[in-house]
Amino acid sequence: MKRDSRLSSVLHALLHMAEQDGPVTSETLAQCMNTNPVVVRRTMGLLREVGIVSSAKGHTGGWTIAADLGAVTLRQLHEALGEPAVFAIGNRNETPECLVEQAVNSVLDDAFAEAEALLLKRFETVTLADLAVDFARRHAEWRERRTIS
Amino acid sequence: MKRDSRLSSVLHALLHMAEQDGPVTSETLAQCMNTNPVVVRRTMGLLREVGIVSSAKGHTGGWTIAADLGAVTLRQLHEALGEPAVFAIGNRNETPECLVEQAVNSVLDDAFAEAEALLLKRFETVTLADLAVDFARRHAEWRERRTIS
DNA sequence: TTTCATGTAACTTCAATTATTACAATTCGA
DNA sequence: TCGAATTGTAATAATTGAAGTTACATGAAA
Repeated sequence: MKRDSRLSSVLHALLHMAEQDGPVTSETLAQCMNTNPVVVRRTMGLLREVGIVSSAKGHTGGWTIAADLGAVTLRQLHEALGEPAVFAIGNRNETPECLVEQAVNSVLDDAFAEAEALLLKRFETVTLADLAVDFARRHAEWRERRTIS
Repeated sequence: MKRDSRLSSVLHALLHMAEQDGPVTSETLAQCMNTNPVVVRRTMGLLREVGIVSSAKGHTGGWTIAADLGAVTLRQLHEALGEPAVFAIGNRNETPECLVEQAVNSVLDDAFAEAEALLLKRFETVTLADLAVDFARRHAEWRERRTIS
C-alpha cells in the first residue's frame, strides 16, 4: 500500500517557509522536497483554504505562512488535508449482513477508533512552533558536532 | 489507498470454521467471504505456518482450527499475517539528511508508535473465544427480534 | 508587455493489495 | 487402480488511491 505522506510533506514545507523571510515559490519547495511544483500547489492549496498559508501570483509571489506558528497544530493540518484514512488495515465489508462479520467489524472498529483517538489527541498537542524549536535544537547540535570535528 | 483487510478476513473465516464440525474447503470459505479460493489458501497458509489452523488435501480435505479458541489473540493473527503496516499515513523519506525533515519524522514517528502500541496492546486482549461469544450474543438477539416480529 | 508565478484540469505513473488463471501434487473413495 | 476433490503455488491481471507530469489559463509585478 502506498502511504499518504502529505502531512509529512506540508510540515517539511511549512518549517522551511518559517525559516524564510519572504514568500517561497512552489518550485523552491518542490526542489527541497524532491517533488513536483504542481503537487506542492495542490497540497498547499488545501492549507490555504483554512487560512494557514496564503499565496500570491506573479513576480515576488509564492507561499507565505498566514497563521501564528504556535496556533497551528498537527491535528489542524490533518483536517485541512481532508482527514485522510489513518489506518492501512480495515474491514473487508463495512456494512455486512453476516452476523459473524458484524461481530468482527465491531471489535476491530473499536480498537482502531481508540488508537485513532489517541493519535489525534497527540496531534492536538503539537504545534508548528514546537517543531521549529525541535529543529533549532537539532541545528545547534549539528553545528556543534561540525565544530568539534 | 487500498486497505489490507486480511485480518478482518481471517477472523471471519475462523469464526465460521469454529461453527463447523469437520474441515471447511477454501471454496466454501471463499463463497462466504465473497472472494477467491486462492486468496483463502494464501492467507490461511500463513496461519497454518504458526499452527493456528491445519489443512488437508483430497476428499474430505479442507481447513480446520488447530488451536484453542481462547488461546489465539488478534495480535497473534496480526503477526501471523506478517505484521503488515498499520498506518496509511507515513513519512515521505524515512532517512532524510535534511534536519527539518528529521525533526518532522521524529515527531510523527513518536505519535504513530504510541498509537500502534495501544492498538497492539488491545489486540492482545481479544481472543477468538471472545469473538465467538460476541457472535453468539448477536445471534441470540437476532433470533429474538425475529420471533417478536 | 514580458516574465514569473499560481490555478487547475487531464492524464500517467507507481505501489500495494486483491483477484484470477493455470497447473502440479496429493488424498480419499468407489 | 482410477478419478474426482482438494490444497499448493507460480505467474499475471485488475484495482485503487497517492503522487507525478503535462499543458495551458490567469494574474501580478518589473
